[in-house]
Amino acid sequence: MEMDERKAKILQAIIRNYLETGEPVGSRTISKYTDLNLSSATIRNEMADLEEMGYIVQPHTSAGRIPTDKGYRFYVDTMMEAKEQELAEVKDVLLQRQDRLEDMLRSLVKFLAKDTQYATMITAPSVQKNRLKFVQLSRVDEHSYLAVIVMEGNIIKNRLLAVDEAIDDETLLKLNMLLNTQLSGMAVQDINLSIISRMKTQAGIHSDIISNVIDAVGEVIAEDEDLQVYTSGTDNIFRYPELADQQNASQLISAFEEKQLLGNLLIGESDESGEGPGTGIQVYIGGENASQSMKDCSVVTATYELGDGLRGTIGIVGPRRMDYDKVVGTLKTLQTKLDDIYGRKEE
Amino acid sequence: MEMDERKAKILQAIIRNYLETGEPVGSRTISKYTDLNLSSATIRNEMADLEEMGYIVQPHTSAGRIPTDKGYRFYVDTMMEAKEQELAEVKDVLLQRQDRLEDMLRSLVKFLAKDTQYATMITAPSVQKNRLKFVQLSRVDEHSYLAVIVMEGNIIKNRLLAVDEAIDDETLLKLNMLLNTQLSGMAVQDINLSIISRMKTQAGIHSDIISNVIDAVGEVIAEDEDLQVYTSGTDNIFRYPELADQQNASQLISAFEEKQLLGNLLIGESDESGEGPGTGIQVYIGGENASQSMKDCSVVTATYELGDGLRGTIGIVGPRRMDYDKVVGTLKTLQTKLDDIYGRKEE
DNA sequence: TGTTAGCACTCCATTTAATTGAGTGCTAAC
DNA sequence: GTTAGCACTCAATTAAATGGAGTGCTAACA
Repeated sequence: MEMDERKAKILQAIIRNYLETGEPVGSRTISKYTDLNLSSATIRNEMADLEEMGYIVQPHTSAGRIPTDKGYRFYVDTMMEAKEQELAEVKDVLLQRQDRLEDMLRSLVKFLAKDTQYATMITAPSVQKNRLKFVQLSRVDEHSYLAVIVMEGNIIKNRLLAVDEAIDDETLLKLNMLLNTQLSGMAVQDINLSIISRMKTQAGIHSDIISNVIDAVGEVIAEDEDLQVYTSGTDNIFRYPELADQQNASQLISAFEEKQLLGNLLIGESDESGEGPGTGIQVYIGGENASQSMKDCSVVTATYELGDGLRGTIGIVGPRRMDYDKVVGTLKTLQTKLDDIYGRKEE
Repeated sequence: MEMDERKAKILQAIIRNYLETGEPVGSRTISKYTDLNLSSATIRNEMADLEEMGYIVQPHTSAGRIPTDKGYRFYVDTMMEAKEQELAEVKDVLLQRQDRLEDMLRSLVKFLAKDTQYATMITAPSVQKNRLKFVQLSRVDEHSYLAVIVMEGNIIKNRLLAVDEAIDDETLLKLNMLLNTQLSGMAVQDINLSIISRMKTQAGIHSDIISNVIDAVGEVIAEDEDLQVYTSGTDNIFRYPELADQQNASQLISAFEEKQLLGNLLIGESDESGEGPGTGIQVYIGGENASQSMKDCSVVTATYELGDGLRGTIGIVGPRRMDYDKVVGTLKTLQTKLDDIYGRKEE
C-alpha cells in the first residue's frame, strides 16, 4: 500500500485537528472538516489503511485516531508550512549590549517561552575560535591583582589573583606589555609550554604571576566549555494535559533542573548544509528524542550565531502535538533577525 | 482553656507523627506512640480540647487530626530542636573563589536542595556599602574600551564602551589616574554632579569618555539592585503528595519561574536582633506566607553574610509538614560555617 | 470498482450504589 | 479524672450500570 494524495490529505486533516484539540479524531469529523466530500464510511476505510501503514493509531478499539511519531514525521517533513512570525519585540531583546550577554540570553529564552507557550532553553554561545584579544593585569589592592581576559567576540572574563610579592607600577606596565605582545591574537590551543617558558624567562623574578595569569586563562577557557544552559517557561508544560500528570511533569521538571544533561540534548548533530535562516533547525518527535524523559515531547532545536563565530543552540520543548508550523516559523524568523543584526557586520 | 504540659506533649506527638507520615493522626496511635500511658479515650478528650483551641483540625468528621498553622507555629516556637547538621561537603562549595560568586551560589543552592530534599532559592548578596574600590579603562581595540569596575567585596563588573576618538597610551594612563584618585573608596551615592563636572573639567577634551565611564558605574549599580535569584530542586515538590497535584505544582513551578517575585518573598523583614548563627532565621508557615501561591508551603529563610557587608538571603520551600528541625538546623550550621570562613577575616 | 448507508459491536468514561474501616463523640462505669 | 464500650460518620475503595462516540463489516448502489 502506498501513500496517495487523498490519504495524505486525510492524514493532514487528522493531524491538524489533533494538534488543535488533543482529542482522538473520528471519521465523521474528517468527513465534515475536509473539502473532500467523502462519507465517514469512506474515510474509515482510508483511516484503516493509514493505520496499517503506521501513521495513526487508535488509543482503543472504539476511539478515533491519533498520529504516531511516524505520522508527525511525515507531516513535518512534507506538509508543514513554517510561517514567518511577527516577532517585533524581540528586536529590543536582541539589541541589548553585547557585554551583557547573559541578560540577553535570559531575556530571549523568556521571550520565546512567553511567545510560544512552550518550555524553552538556550545554550550560551561557545566560542569557536577561542582567540585571545586582550589580557590585562591590574592592581586592586596590595595583595590582589585582577586579570581581565577578553576573547574574540568580546567575551570578558575576570579572575582575582592573590599575590604576595609587591609589584611596582612600572613593572606592572611591563608585564602587561609582555602579556599582550605574546598572547594577543593567539588561539588558546596554541599556547604551549615553549611560549609559556619564554614568557616566564622574560618576566624574570615575576614569573610566578605570569604563571598565575596563564593559569587563569586556562581556567577561563575550561569554564566556558561546560556550557551554561538557560531555561524558561517550564511551567508551560502544565498547559498540556498529556504532559501535566504527575509522573510526566515530575520527570520533565527534573530534566529541566539538570541543565548539564539538557545541554547534551541541544548539541546533537546538526545539519551543516548551507547557510542562512532555516539552517540547523531540527525537529525531534516523541521517541526520536535521545532522552527517555522527553519521550512524550517534541523538541525543536535551532542553532544561532552572534557573529565572530559565537554559536549556540535554542531548544523548544512541547507536547508531541506541538504547533510545529509556528515554532519552526518563529525560530526561522529569529535566525533572520539575528542575521540582520550580526551577519551583516561580519562582511 | 489553656495549654498544660500534657496537652503540649500530645500536640507534639501529633505533629511529630504527622511530619513523618503525612496522614491524619488518630487517638489510638498517640496512645501507643507516647509514654503517657493514657487510653485512646483520654487522648480523644484532650484532642477535642486541642481542636477547640485551634491547634489541630480534622479533615473530616471521622478522620484523625492534623496540625493547623497555629499548631505548627506553637511547635516551631516552643518545641523545635534545631539540631546541628553534618554538612561536610558544603565547605568545599563555600571555599570556591570569590570571583566566581555566581558559581558558588549555584552550587550552594543545589547542594541545599539535594541535602534537604526541598526546593531552595538564594539571592545574590547585595552590597550594603556600595563603595568603589577600583576603576580602570583599557583599550581592547581601536574603537572599544573596557571599563572594569571593582566594588568593595570584590564584586567585579565590566562594561564595553564604544569610543570614536583616539586615545593615546599616555592619555589613557592619565585618565585612569584621574578616575582612581577621584572615585576610589567613594560610596556610590556620594558621586554627585559637582564631582562629575570637576572630573570632566580635568579630563579636558576627553570629558566624553569620562561621562561614559561614570554612566557605566551607574548602570552597574542599578544592575546590581534588581537582585538575582538562583533556585534549585523545584522538582522536589513532587515528593510531597500534598503539593504534587496539578493545581499546586503548576502554581509553585510558576512561582519559581518568576525569580523577581520570588526575591520579594526573601527580602521580607528579618529580625535584626543580635549576631551569630541563628540570627535572621525566619519560619513562615502556610498562610503566613506573603504569597498566595505558597499557602500550602512553609518557607524557612536565613540571611547570610560573606563579609564586607555582602549580605543575601537563602530560602527553603517545602510542604507545611516540613522537617523544621532539620531545615533550621541546616541553615544554622551553614551560617556557622560561613562565619568561620568570612566572619573571622573581618576583625 | 469505489462509495456509502446501516447496524451490530466494542470499550472508555461517567454515574450510581454498596462496602469497608478508621476514627470519632458520648455515655456509663470505675 | 480515666477508661471501656458502642453507635455513628464519612472518605475511600470496589462493583455494577449506563451512555455514547466511534469502529468494522456487510450489502446495496453508481
